This record gives sequence, C-alpha cells and structure tokens, in this order.
Amino acid sequence: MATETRGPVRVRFAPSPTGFLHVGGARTAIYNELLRQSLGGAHVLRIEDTDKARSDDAMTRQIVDALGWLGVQFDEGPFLQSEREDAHRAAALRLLAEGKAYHCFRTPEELEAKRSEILGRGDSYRYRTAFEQPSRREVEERLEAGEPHVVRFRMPDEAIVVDDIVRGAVTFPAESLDDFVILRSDGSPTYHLSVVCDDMDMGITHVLRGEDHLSNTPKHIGLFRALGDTVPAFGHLPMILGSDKKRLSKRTGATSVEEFRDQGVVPQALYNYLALLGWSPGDDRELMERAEMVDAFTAERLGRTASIFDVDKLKWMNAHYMSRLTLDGILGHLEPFLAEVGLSEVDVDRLRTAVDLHRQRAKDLKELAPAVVPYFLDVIPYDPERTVKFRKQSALPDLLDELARRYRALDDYTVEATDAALRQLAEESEVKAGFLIHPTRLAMSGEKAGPPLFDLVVAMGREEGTAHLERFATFLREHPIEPEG
RNA sequence: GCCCCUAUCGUCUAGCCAGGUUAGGACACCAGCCUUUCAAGCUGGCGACACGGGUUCGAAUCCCGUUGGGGGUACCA
Repeated sequence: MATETRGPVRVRFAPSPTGFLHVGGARTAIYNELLRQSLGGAHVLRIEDTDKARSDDAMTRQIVDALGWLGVQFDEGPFLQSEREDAHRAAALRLLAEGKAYHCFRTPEELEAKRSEILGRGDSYRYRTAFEQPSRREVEERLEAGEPHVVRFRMPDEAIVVDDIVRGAVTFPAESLDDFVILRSDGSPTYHLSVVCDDMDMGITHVLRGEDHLSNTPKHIGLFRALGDTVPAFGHLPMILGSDKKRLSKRTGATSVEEFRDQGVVPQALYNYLALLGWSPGDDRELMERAEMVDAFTAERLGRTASIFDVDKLKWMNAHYMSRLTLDGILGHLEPFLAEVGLSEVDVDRLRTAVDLHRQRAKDLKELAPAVVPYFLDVIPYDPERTVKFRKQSALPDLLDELARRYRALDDYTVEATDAALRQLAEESEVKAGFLIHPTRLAMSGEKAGPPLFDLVVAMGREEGTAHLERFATFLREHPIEPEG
C-alpha cells in the first residue's frame, strides 16, 4: 500500500516542448504545485527536450508563458534537459563499467524482423530472450572495428513493484520487463536515462506524472537502483479524455491552455477546473481559492479514473470567476480582447464602469469585450430587425424625445432619478413603464437585453444617453411601420 | 498478442480502505420563483452503483470472472 505522503517534498513538472501546454500537462503541474505548497519543499520546472528534432526555443518559451499565465509557480528552473547530456552519458558509461549495461549491435531492421516473427506466431517478444548475447571478445572486436551500436540497460531479472501514490502497489512480473536502450547509436541518451539522472541529481522525492508513464516506471526504478540508492515515490495521474471518451484531441475541441486563454477563459477558472478534474477535497466544495486548495490538498485523494473534459462546467466556473474576481483582475485579462473589438485606448473610468456592469452576464472575456463597445460609440447602429416592434408605435418617438428632455433637466443624474423620471412619464402618458424601458435600452445600447436599464442609462452618461434617445426617436420617425390590422 | 491501469447519474465526483446511506453534491437539462430585459440567484424535478458469480444476516463497498475504456509494449517523450 502507498505510504502517506509527507513533506518537505521536491517535485518537478517536466513537459516536453511540443509547442503548447496540453491541459493534461497543466493539471499535472497544478498537482505538483499543490503538493509542494501544502508540504513545503521545492517545485522545479524542467524541459524535456532530449528529442532535438521536436524541440526549439520558441516552444519552450510558449510553455513557460502558459504556465505563468495559469499561475503555476516554480521554485527552480526552467532547466533544459538537453544541457545535461554529458551527465547522462557519463551515467551510461558508469553502468557499462559496472556490467549493468551492455553494447548491442543489432540493427533496427534486425530487431524489427525478429519482433514481427515472434509476435507473428503468437509468442511474446523480449529482446533479452530473442537474441543470443555475443561473447565479451566479440563485443570488443566489434567495438574496435567501430561498428554502430546502442547501449542497453540490463534489467534485473525480478518482478518490480511500483508503490504508486494513487494506485497502490502495482506489480510488473519479471517476464514483462526487458533490457532497453539508454544510449542511441549516435551516443545520445534516451528519455528513460535522462529523466532518472535528472530526477536523481535534482533530488526529486516525488514524481507525479501522467498514467502513460506507469508502464515505464519499472524501467526507471531499475535505473534508480542501479545508479544510486534512493528511489522517489511515484504517483500516476489518469488521462484526460475528450467528449468521445478517447484521449483528448483537437478533434473534440481545445486541448491546450493557450486555446482556452484565447477563448476568453480566465486563468483562475481553468486552474480551479483542472484541479477538480481528478481531485476533490472530500467535501462538497468546488469553487475554491488557491489557498483553500493548498490547505485541503493531499495526494491520497487523487482520483484513479480517467475523466472527460467538460467544457460546460469550465464555462460555468469561468462565469463565476468573471463576476467574483477583482475588477482590476478582469481588466488585465480583458485587454487583448478589447483590442480585438477596437477598444485600445479608451477612457478608463468609463471602461471600468461598463465592464463592471457587464461582466456578471458574460460567460467569458471574448463575450464581455463586445458588450462594452456601445459605451464608446457616438452613434449606436440599430438593427432593423430588432426595431420592428418599436417602429409600429407611432407615439413612441415623441415620448422618447420627452424622456430625453426630462433627463436633461434632472438635478441628479442617478439610477433613482432616471428611474423615477421614466416611470412618471409613463404614468402621465398612460403607458406601462416597459413601453419606455425597452426602447430606451435599445436606443442606448442597440441591444434588447443587458444590465438593469437605469444602471445602463447612468453608465452611458447624460450627454451621450440623451443624444442616443433623440437619435433613436428620429430613426423611428424615419422608418415607421404601419401596424397591420 | 503480451503486460499494466480502470469502471457510481449524460459529465465531474462524494461514499469504498475500517460492509447496514431515502447512494450526497456540482455542471448540463426541465419546471417554478424573482424580475423592465438578459444573466445571476433561489426552490423543486430528472438522473447512477457496467455485467455475472461468490463471501455475508446484509455488498456500491470485500473476492473471482466477463465485458467495456485507457496506457504501455520504439535507437518518441
């Protein structure tokens, strides 16, 4: 059984630079951070760029940026695994010298042929038993002749038990284990060697990573034991699936942190959502502050089953954070979206008022930005479709002009005063308040729904608001519709 | 093929380890309330222990099997 996790811990998040931060990776980073924050210690960021063909600086920077945006904090790093290649190679040489690894001259083609032959007749393939080992003398000769070769780690012939933090004891029978390559024929270390060396050198005590690594863990444990005398604790997190119950892919929607950011999701919401996807505090809390999560977090409560990424719930959480975050917090994230709708340099006070009025009813930043546009328009465009109803009311234009007149005459242009003035006009004119309220909203915002009308009226400002009213009255007069019947 | 993991409402999950609950919460959905609109909010509803065997007075909970899903099986990470 998995032992209780105690601190301080040294944990790490080690993504490979693929060009974006996958939400599964982001969640792994979050759990590592939560573990570190709750138990003390250090969280280190390490970029696994061993596969040079697939890595470059821009990709690394993008991952670092995305983590920063999400708000995951690190105490050390980022370190580049590629910069430690010499240390990795030295470790391989040491294993070689100690007889814990050996040279292998089989070509990829040879290996593949053998594998399909064995698999073809229904047997299970293992390099170890599939090939005969050359004599020491033969090895030396071929080495001297400069024949291309790889270095393989000699896996101890025994079952390996992974004492997994989230799954408990997982046993891999000796027959299922094989000797694997640690140095490629070009002399570069493979992933398995590199992770183990780095985790060892960086003093990592707990490895929290995706379930796709569970089957690799016996290899790593073999290496840890061969190279030193401590093995970190492991915990393997379930995968995140798409709505099709398959591994989350672009086919079923967004998969990266960057995509959600661009969709107008606020980082606090994504963090909260991801943290709760596969972990729960044990009670009914779902909307949790970071500090609250740190306080409640224990690795023992990590879930074991794969979960489907539910965009609806993320959006719900996002809506929550949109209205609960400080106004400045929202404004900071909103900037790029404002730029998209042409609101780059606008009056800050006016913007703050408008954003505060609309953020509660927008589910994301992308929706919030356009909602705020009318506050900065000299002329509100009126959609002919939406105005049909009002164009049939021949009495309306005069009433709107009168309302504008009264608004101009108000001593205090407040929510209460504009409200009272409109209702009084309605009463005097023997129409319902709604008869004036709806066209007023449309006049000032071009929309038929939005914030409480008089909040909107005041936020719009006396000058702008009354001008909109009069302009709308004119519009109605110029585009009347005869009521049928 | 072989190895490993896994299975509670449509979705995320609590409950399981220390068997006895009307199987709880949230998202979504539906209805109602509130209301100048749209949201929000509030109230209620719908809705699950994959299947089959055991063990037991009693099984979501323990054991075995089946089926489904996932991962691994590389000179990818």
